[in-house]
Amino acid sequence: MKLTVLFDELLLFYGRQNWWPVTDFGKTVPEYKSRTVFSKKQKLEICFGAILTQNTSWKNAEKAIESLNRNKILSIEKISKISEKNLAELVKSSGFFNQKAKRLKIFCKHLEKKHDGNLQKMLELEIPGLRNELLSLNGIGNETADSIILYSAQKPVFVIDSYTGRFVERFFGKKLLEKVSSKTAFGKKLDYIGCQNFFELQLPKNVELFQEFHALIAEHSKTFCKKKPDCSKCFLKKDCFFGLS
DNA sequence: TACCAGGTCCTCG
DNA sequence: CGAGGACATGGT
Repeated sequence: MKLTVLFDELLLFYGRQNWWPVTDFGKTVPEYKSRTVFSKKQKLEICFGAILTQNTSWKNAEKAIESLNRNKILSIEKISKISEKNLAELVKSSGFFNQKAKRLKIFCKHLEKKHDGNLQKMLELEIPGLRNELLSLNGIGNETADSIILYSAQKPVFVIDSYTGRFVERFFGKKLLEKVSSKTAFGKKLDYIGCQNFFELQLPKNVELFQEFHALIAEHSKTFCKKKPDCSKCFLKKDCFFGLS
């Protein structure tokens, strides 16, 4: 099954996901129809959310964001200034709170140092430069970097997470992946860039498509394609490599 | 009770 | 490289 067809089926079944941001709704820009414009604060919130949700349920991460918002410290300056200990307390619900407090501060201090405390300046970088810069920060790995690029900077990179890896490997089977993902090929384990190439080489580089597709795969992975999958009830069974075996 | 959730870093072969 | 452990809360 082609990826675009898969996307259509997922969208039809689950509807639009509209991940991010959470603190306020974006404004719709008429000429681009469904594309939304985010405020500075919302873009920052997305970056924080990407860090706070690391290996953690979104619900718990969301609580932490709300706590930051309630305490009026959703700003680069405030996060830089607050003590790590107090910050950890505020983001407690997201788990790994000591690490995450540290990571939020590292992120904000980097912005102050390299971009005059202006997130937008960093987000305007070209994808490769932006990605490398994000990856250079302690606490930001592939997925977090790509989430920031796709959802905050709104540039087209396909985000891979554990859901996506699991789903793709089951649905398409490893062999097909190796074929399509070209040189970065999959070794024994599904690697991040290989999986990302699998999507990016087959899809038009469209931000909204990437945003929704990723979110839909996550939704599907929570509904049917769980760790312990519910293949019998899954509407994709007839086209699924794994579901057929 | 045990397991899982929108990962990343560090250490050690 | 790659396996293995640490980090930790809240929901089922």
